Amino acid sequence: MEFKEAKNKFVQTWGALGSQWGINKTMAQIHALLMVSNEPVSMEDIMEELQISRGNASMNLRALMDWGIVYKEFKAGERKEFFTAEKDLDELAVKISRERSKREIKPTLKILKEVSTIEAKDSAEEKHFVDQTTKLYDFVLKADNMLDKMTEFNDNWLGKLFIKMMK
Amino acid sequence: MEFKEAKNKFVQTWGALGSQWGINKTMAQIHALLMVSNEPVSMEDIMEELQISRGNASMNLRALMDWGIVYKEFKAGERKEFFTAEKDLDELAVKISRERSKREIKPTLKILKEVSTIEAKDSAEEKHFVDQTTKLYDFVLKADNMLDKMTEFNDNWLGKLFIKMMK
DNA sequence: AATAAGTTTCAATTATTTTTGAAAGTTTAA
DNA sequence: TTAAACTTTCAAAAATAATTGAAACTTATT
Repeated sequence: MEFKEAKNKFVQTWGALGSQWGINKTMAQIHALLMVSNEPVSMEDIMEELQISRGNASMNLRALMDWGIVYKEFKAGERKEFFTAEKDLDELAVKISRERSKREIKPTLKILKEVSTIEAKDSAEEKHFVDQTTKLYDFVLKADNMLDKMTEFNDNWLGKLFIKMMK
Repeated sequence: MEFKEAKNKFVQTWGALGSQWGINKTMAQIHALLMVSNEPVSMEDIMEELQISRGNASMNLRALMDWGIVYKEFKAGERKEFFTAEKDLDELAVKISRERSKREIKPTLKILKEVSTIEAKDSAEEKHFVDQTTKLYDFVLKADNMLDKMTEFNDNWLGKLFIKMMK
């Protein structure tokens, strides 16, 4: 396989994976493209490589920057903006974890708390509901805390965790 | 908040969360409904509670069974089928992890292996590509193995992991 | 073996999400 | 202050994904 083909395959694969995880294809593709570029890339180049419109590129770059995993760069003497991706994988994973926790897990916990604390009356049905949602709340809370702890190791957290696990 | 309202809120929330994770809304809602039901539920009842068609219910129940997190049950003397969800959260998490690993992570690893092993020539661009995709391969492989190890504790793996982490 | 009870399938429809492209907005430089 | 270079916004269009519903299929009962 030659370089261009490999790069394309990687970008396509990352895009498809994104879709399966609720991230839009273009956003994942732009991220993939920036990850494997050794130099900052302009919007023009992104549009060209992925064959997408200016609006699409602009919106998805904005979203990636909101996630904190893509940065704007300025080149001396150049008017236009360039973009780079977070390339450190530990850091990338930490940022994605934090964002998803903030955006999805925390609000879900809030709802779980609410629904699990209703007055359960005496029917088996209601008791089971309260019991199950309470368990779910505890589980999700514990998982969320764990993720936090894991990524707090910061540098090479995955490796460090692996060692802890083996002991 | 009263029971019916709480139940509905839970089902809606779970459905919305599903969408954000690439799982279709109805599938997540059916799962939510079954999780908090203390008795097996018939297809009729699911259709009625979620206001969905028979075809939709059938297809999504099939998908949930393929994931191994919903089971068919038969009641003595009843012709129709009933459904229950895996209610043990450790077990549920293990099954979801295993399925996603099999369906998404493993195929991704295969592609990462392919693209990271191209002949890198001498350009900085190509070298960076190989370097970055190799790192990605290693990272994803390690994360996948870790998930496997974690869920191998099986019973109360999250709790056990928590204790290990604290040491 | 005919009928009834129940389930699955899938082409067509509907709903949702993504993408486009051009107008409006912003910034830099002359 | 004007014009050029570039970016953002958003309504409309296109693409994708989910849903319906009725026919086909399966299984149990008489």
